[in-house]
Amino acid sequence: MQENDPTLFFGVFNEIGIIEQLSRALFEARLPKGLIAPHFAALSHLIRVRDGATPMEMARAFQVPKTTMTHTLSVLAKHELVDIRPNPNDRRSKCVWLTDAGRAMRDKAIADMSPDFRVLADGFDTDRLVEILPVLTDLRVFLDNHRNAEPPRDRPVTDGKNG
Amino acid sequence: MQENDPTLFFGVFNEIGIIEQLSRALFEARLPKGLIAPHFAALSHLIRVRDGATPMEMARAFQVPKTTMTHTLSVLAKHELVDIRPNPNDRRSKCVWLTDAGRAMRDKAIADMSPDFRVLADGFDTDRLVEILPVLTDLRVFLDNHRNAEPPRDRPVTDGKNG
DNA sequence: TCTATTTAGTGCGATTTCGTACTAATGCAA
DNA sequence: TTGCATTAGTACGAAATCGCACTAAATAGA
Repeated sequence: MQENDPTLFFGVFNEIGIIEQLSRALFEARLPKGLIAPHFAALSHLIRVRDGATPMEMARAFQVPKTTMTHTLSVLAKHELVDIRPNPNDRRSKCVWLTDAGRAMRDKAIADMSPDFRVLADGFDTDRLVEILPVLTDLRVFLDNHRNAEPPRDRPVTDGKNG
Repeated sequence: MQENDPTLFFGVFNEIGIIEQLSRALFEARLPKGLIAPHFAALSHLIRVRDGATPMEMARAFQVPKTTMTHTLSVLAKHELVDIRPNPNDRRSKCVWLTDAGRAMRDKAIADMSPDFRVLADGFDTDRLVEILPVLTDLRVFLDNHRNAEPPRDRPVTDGKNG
């Protein structure tokens, strides 16, 4: 078909946008006061991907401008949830390490979310999520690869990793 | 299974979060300077759902706090893309009407996006998007319905419509 | 009716996001 | 080695998001 009807694309991206807002609100309702989703995501990245990551690695992973990651990490450091130290391999750079408090905070947040996950697992056919996950991953990779067609401003070029 | 492994949920919501960021960046690259995705979404809602909608209807549709919608609409009004008038049926309320400029802006933005949609349609199996759309819709509705378990702050309770 | 509760919208301040511009360090190539 | 382009991070300001508190209008209930 030569048709270029944007309805499908608008529909998919619209649903994704609303799900993102709703799921973020759910996450944040379970986080301690003052901690929001990006903070949790950063802590989680250090555990799941690599403790001691550089700020740029994390900015790439989350597809946010590096200034945004600087701000997020400074908040975490202020709360002593991470420790930002010089990168011994590159004196321009830093390394971000979890503190014990940061690790405990992340573990507790996940524990506090389990009731929500239980509700979701009980009320929504989990197999359907299993089915769409590879499509979402491929779509994310596709968008990520084709993003570079437009010259990025401050947003870092990514390697496609995620946290 | 009694297992409550959050990996699947984290995976799905993580991909959705990144796709939201990437698609938003793509959208905004095609919008006129100073206009961002929420502005376009508001204009689009007026066309696709109901011109003359109230700000609260729109806040509900997009799942954002009403103060956020007030701000968004004030920007659109400042650029004379919408006209905000009193609601004849409710003197607390307002009605938001598209101007000719607003309609033209939205049409042009969609036209400017068609190359991106073409790239997506050519490089990604559209059938896979067709397959996941109903799952995304059901997931959005599920999250929307179960959101009310926690007492919302300023975020309006929704009727599930989207724009 | 009359009173209490709910609802729509705004004012305001705190925080987040992000673009631009800058410094410092690295890497590459002549 | 030297010089230039690239990269990591930060400073700064503009805009967006959002929670809280408030006013005014509508609605529900006694």
